Amino acid sequence: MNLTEGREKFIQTWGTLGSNWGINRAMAQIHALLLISPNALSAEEIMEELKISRGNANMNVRALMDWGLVFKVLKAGERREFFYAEKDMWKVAMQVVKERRKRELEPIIGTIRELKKIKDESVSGKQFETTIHDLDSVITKADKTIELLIKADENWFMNNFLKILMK
Amino acid sequence: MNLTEGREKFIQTWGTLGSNWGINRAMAQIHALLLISPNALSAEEIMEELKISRGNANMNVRALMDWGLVFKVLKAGERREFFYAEKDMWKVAMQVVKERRKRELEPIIGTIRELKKIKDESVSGKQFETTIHDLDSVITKADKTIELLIKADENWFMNNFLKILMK
DNA sequence: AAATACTTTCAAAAACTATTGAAACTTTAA
DNA sequence: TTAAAGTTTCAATAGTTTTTGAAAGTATTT
Repeated sequence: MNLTEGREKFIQTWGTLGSNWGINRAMAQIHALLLISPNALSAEEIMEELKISRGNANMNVRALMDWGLVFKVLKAGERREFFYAEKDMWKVAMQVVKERRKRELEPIIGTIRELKKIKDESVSGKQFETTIHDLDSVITKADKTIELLIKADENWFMNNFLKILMK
Repeated sequence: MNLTEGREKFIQTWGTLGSNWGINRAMAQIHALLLISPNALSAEEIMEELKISRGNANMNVRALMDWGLVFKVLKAGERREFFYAEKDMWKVAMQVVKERRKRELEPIIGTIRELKKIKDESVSGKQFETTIHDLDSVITKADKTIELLIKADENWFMNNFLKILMK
């Protein structure tokens, strides 16, 4: 496999992986392309390389910026905008974890807190209570673990501690 | 909010959450329904409760069984099959983590190993090499962490250790 | 062995999601 | 101020995924 084929394969694989995680193909592919591009690319270049329309490119580049994974770069003497992906993979992973936490964990924690208030003495009510209670405890634990992970990122000791743990 | 509304809301929320994670709505809703049902339900009851067709119910119940989240239950003197969800939320979370690891992490680790072999001295080639190398290191770390988590589940000491860490 | 009760399959339809491309908008340079 | 260069939006279209429902299949009972 040569470089061109490898790049192609990487873009395809990242795109497929994305769709398993509720991220659309174009968005994941643009991300992949920017990850392996040594320099920032213009909208035009992205469109060309991935064979997608201007609107599609624009929309998904903006989504990637919302996720904090891609940044606008302005080049001196150039009118158009260029896009550059965060290349530090640990940061990328952290950013994704943080965003998904905010977008998904937080709302569900809210809903569960509401559902916890329901009291009902029937068998069905008892099972509901148990399920919601257990779910709350698992989700709260997951949330705390993510917090720990985010803190580790900002804290030298924790970081090293986790590195040893994961070796 | 009364029990009926609460059950409804839980099923809806779980369904929505599922679609953000590449799991179809019906599958997630059936799972939610079974989680809060004190006893095993028949295909008929699932169809009725969620207002879905027989085919749809059947297909997704089977998918849930593939994921190891739902089991068939046979009742004495009953011809039809009943379905019961694993209720231990820690086990549910573990099962999902294990399955996604198998279905997604493992294939991507394979692809990355292949892409690592590509050597190319151009700037583009250098960036490709760096990105793939870093990605490999992050994914390998994530994989090891998941392994640790799965082991913790099977090992008293690790389990308690992690519990303390997550407190 | 035929009727009954239930499960599974699968092609077609419906629902949903992503993509296009042209028009509107914004910024810059002459 | 106007033309040129570039960006954004959005309604229409294309593409994908899910759902339906009827038909085929399987097991159980009489």
